[in-house]
Amino acid sequence: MSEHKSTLYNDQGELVVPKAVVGRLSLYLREVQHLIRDGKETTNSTELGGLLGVTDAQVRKDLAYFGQFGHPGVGYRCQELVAAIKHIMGTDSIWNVALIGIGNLGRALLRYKGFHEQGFRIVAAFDVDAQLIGGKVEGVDVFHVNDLDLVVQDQCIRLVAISVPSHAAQSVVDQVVEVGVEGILNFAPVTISVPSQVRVIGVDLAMELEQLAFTVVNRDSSS
Amino acid sequence: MSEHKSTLYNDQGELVVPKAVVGRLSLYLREVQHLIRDGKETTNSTELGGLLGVTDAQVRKDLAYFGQFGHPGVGYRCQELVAAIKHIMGTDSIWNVALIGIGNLGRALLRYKGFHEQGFRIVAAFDVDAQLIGGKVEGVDVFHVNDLDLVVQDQCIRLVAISVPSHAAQSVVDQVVEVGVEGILNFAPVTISVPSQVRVIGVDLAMELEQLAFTVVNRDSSS
DNA sequence: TAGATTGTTAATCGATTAACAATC
DNA sequence: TAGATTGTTAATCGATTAACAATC
Repeated sequence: MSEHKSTLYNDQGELVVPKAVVGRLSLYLREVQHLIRDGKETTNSTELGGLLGVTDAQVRKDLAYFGQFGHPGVGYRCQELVAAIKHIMGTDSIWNVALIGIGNLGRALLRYKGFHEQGFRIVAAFDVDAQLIGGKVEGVDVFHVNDLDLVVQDQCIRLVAISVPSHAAQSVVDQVVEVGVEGILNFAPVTISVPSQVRVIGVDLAMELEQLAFTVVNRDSSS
Repeated sequence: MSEHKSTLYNDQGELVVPKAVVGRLSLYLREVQHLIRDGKETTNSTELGGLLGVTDAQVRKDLAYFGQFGHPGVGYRCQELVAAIKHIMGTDSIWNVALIGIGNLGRALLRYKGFHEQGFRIVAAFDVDAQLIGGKVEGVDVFHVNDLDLVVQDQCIRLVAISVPSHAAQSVVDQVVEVGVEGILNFAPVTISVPSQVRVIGVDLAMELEQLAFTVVNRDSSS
């Protein structure tokens, strides 16, 4: 697998895969998993592209950044391709995830089945509410945020999802960074700052609706 | 305001604003709203860019697609800029939104305060569970999906959020399209197909974690 | 083999950045 | 006025597409 990595990095050791490619990789994975459920053995760039609204050339190019997974004249074997993409994404083994902030959204995330299906397991939850700490929510142990250190080490937690009120987000982020967490999925609708070695993806639900409103208001005048 | 639109469209009446610009516009809006809460009267492209990790040139260029909102030598007046971006996004007036699928995630969305703050109001909820229909959840009336037609017309609903199980998503989407809904925020982790005049934004929570895993696994070797 | 489809190159297209005259 | 900052142009950079030899 290390021979693939060489194609991902330039001389300075920087990732040379366009950011958008990684987003599409997840879409390919999801789509091929559905094809498998539908009983398909193989697929190809034209089919996949058609399903997702991208060109066949783009599908091939995206995948080719990471290695040679296709079979000329045949296409891509679904099982093989799923395994390859999971390996690329790092989801060929399970990730332990912590949830911080057991409010409205946090509870929904704890119950959400989709995480486990893609290789993520929420193994601990954190809050500052004394009523919750020491108990379980949705079968998951609840700890005080101040105990992050212990639990993160103990459970090998590298990723956290943060669903605390906006005003608390940055200080929680600081604590999380402090204990060595490597990636943060931030549901608080604020920009957070982290040291450069920590990765952040923000999900702002209201912003998604806003983007939708824009596309609806600004549709092509032709349509 | 119609004089602005002319700059957004080319000869064929197609939108000529790069897609990525619209995403950043929402970020600018959120950031400037925070600056206002912090008591700031004006900002500028360097400050905004610094907060969001983009160049000052990009901030100016992004905004300039839609008109002239800045004041040379001064910067951007926060209140003015917020009003301008809201107008561009179409969120200077309130949107009525319907939620379809009152499960785990749906309930969280009904309770979510962030929507209202950005001008979205969930005015109706839909499900197929007879136990729920006719009642209220989180203060919102629950209807059967088959009554979409009436409610959508009655409440002037142009956008819907869909949080039904994956296997039900496409058929719900078909119903929603049938009654003339213009935009769909899809939380089901499947690709859905709609006629070209309908807009879709998909939010797949597991996919977000997957993207995060990738960025963590493939950090620059230099860092 | 003939047909299908990949991986990859070169050409095209689009988005970002740097620089600066115009403006307050 | 001098200083600051915009809006916009031209240059750079990066991503997508088309085409096709290589492969099964």
